[in-house]
Amino acid sequence: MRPEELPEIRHLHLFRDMTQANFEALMASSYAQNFPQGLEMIRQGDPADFLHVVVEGSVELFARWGGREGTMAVVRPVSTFILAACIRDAPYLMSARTLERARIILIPSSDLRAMFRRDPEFSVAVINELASCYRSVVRNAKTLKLRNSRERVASYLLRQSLLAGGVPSYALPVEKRLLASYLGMTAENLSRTLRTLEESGVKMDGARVIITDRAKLNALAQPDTLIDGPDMFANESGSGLPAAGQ
Amino acid sequence: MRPEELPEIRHLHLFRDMTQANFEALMASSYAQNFPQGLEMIRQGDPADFLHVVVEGSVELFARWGGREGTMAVVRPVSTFILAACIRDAPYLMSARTLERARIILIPSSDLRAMFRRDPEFSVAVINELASCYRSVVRNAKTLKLRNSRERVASYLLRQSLLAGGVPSYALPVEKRLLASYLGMTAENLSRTLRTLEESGVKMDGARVIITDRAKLNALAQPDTLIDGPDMFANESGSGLPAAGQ
DNA sequence: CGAGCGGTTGAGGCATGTCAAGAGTTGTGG
DNA sequence: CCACAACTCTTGACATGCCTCAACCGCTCG
Repeated sequence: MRPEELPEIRHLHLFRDMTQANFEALMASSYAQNFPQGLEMIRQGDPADFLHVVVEGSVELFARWGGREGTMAVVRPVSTFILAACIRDAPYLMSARTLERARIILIPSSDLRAMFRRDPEFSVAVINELASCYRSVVRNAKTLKLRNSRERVASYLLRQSLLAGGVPSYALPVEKRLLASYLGMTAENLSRTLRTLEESGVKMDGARVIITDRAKLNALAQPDTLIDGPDMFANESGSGLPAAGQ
Repeated sequence: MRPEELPEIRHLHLFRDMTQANFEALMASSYAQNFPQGLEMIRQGDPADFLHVVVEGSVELFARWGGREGTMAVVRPVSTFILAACIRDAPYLMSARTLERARIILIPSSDLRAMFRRDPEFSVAVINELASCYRSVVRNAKTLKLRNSRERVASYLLRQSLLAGGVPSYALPVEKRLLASYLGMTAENLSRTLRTLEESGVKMDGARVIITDRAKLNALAQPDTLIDGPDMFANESGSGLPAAGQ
């Protein structure tokens, strides 16, 4: 592991409050690994042997069933994923693959589980992290159940603009095909939907989003802190596809 | 609070491992309340002042957006709900209403938060509970994204049969209209889908489910432990609509 | 340059929602 | 005890959302 990576990890909410000695112990048994683009480094169903921390690149979490698959989240530096599976010592519910070349820290989940029995501050941090992840997935389920695809696209586009500070124009952080999968629709349907959204205050230019009438877009998306997140502005990732603890 | 209720609560995973003194302290500041049928006792967006424990009756967790609403879960005795909101000291993401006359224990969330800083065993229990709830919602999101409504109905019916011990016939634990909402479809669509499922090995007689060809139903539902849950057989609720910690 | 890939567009079809009506059931009040 | 209201469930007709298949464009990269 590189020396400059440790402070970054230490800085995560999850590890911020534990004692230095415990942090070092945890890191001592961990190691870093580089993955090429497009590599599936976690397969759903595998035992959760390691907590993963992305320090470089980006990772897609996705799920498969039968022949179909769907994107559940995109994880960007610096954040962890599949925490819940590690804690439960249970199989991963999602698969993970690199979207680009990525560098990942692997923390043995047995050490992790031992640690929150030893460091009370750490267990409080884990509690907060998990509660936060839980709420994030609930929001996700809400948007899937309560909004149709057009509304999901509109609120996604609006949210991204707000995350960037309310800018009228920005570039999509992910490919459209991935975005479609994340929003639970086909690439074709997303493409068409984006076209028709020109009447509703937002226009595309390639991967560039241009909000032409925020009021109209707002009226369609009906943003709601109980779905789109109040911590919208606190999201460090910038992918717009929330990180997840699994 | 009734004397016979305390052991039931104490028996929950969440409270099982804490010290007796701490448990008593927590219960001392809590109180029980009876609600009539159909009462909305939690509105999404309200501050999460109390962890709720259902000791009698049943409670529907649902979400609203715009004019629409959807059932997220049904909670049955004895289990808790909206744990995550209490921990984060954040607004409820879901509303709750009684499906029938219910008795609920209310535990002040500030006491709860103070407690897991004082009782390490309790914080480990909270961690496990949250991780478990998280995985349950992820499974839910997976089924929504990866299966169509017909497949969701089929796997629900099959899962219920397995929960009841693999019986060929059982009664639906909830009204069809509620089930439809939980499965993310309209009541009309569920009704029609149930009709067409007769070709696929399951038949309805009112609220009674009769599995006529388990192999056929299996082929359609393609049950998967990473969606339908490995702890299927450990679920104490029996509603089939998983309890949730929010 | 040609293959591969992401993105777009069109045509067509199936899945699902909407609206409306009616049967059966339950609960309530006269 | 009956009559009525309210509700669930079902069914039909219809509209539409969304997917599938196929073709094509433009870009990137070997």
